[in-house]
Amino acid sequence: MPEHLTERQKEVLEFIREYIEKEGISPTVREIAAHFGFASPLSAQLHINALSKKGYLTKAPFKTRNLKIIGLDKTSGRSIPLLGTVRAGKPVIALEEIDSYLTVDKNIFRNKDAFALRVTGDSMIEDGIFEGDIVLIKPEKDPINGSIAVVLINDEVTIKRFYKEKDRIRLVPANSSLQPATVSPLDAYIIGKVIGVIRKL
Amino acid sequence: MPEHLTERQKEVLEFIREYIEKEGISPTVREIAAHFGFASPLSAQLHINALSKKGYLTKAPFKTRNLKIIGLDKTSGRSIPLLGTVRAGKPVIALEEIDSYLTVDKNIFRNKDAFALRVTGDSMIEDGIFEGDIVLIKPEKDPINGSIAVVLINDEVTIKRFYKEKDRIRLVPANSSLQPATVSPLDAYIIGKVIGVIRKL
DNA sequence: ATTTAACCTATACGATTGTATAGTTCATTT
DNA sequence: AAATGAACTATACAATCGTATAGGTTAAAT
Repeated sequence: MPEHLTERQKEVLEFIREYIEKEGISPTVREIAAHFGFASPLSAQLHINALSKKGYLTKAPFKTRNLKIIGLDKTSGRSIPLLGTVRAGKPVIALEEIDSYLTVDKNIFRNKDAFALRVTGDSMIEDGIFEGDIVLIKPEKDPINGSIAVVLINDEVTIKRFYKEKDRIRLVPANSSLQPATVSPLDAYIIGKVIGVIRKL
Repeated sequence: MPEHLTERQKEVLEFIREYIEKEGISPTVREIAAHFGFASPLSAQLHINALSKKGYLTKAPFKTRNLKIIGLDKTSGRSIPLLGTVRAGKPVIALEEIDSYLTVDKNIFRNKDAFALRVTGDSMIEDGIFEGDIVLIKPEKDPINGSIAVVLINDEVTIKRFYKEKDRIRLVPANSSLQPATVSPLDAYIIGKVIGVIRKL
């Protein structure tokens, strides 16, 4: 099925792949030429054309740094912000709060507006959410009863099971050594609902 | 710490982020200008300069399509195989076993040879590993004592805490309703060590 | 009232980059 | 012996693109 490549073409393809892996951007014909010691950019160009014709990469005419290697799947990842702090406010995420970004599989975590938080405390250990875990959160003002919610109380982030009662909100930890709390909706700023957990061991 | 951004700058930064996310390559000043309806590329350039000065992205002079958002590493995704079944054998992964691929953040899960498995059973619930979770596994024949290992016994995959004794292997579940087992090394094919957990809620 | 800052336009220069033309070398094929 | 194809050189052209110069508008600040 895969068309045959010459040794040189394999080398060039491999260089392009590594360059993209490392730099996050595709090399120019001259950069490729420089790497292989070619005196003419055309030398690199011809290899690119061959690789393109054989279906190993795509390019668009006259678009610079636009080589894309087939099969090198960049589309299944989604980059979501990992927040350092959380504050109440209209815009769900303030850019200043973003610590870094985290790549997740977007086939699993479909929500586009999701963001991530690092867990502190052990309030949810019985639900398998430990300190140091990263939780993925879907912004939501009105989570359904029983879901795990992220709530801001007195500028402090807590993760609890969420139950809406008549005029109160009941927050139940998944830790038998801790007590449920009942707060006024006025004191609780509901950030969202936990849709995923990522743990590194 | 993080410098303040104007509304417009946030919009531009967000557009650049989404463009990179979608195209896998950074936009040009003119593409940014076109998106916002700017008549002059300089309008976009000025925003870029401001964002760069405030530390939200980097760029190199005269290098085209070279905007890089700080913290957003397009190369941070890694595609690892998600196995449907596991069999003992020389090549750690047989292609037939691969159900699909899973993208993970390679800054968090650094192991290149890692693969993933869906958890069945509740042997590790007290370690926060539940049925339906996806565990990331680093292939390893000789995991250190106390680590969570994936072991094949009688063609069945089990996840347990691993302890090597004199001539036996002790497999301890993290579930007080289950009993530890001790097996002969001949009956146990050690697949690897659990290095991560991903759960979708 | 003047200044300042953020934001934008119009136009153009020059660097980068993809591409083309014309030719060379060398191993393999027919 | 002639032909072919892969690989490369030298040079140049043209599209793309980052950047610069010179100004305009508006709202907030001093």
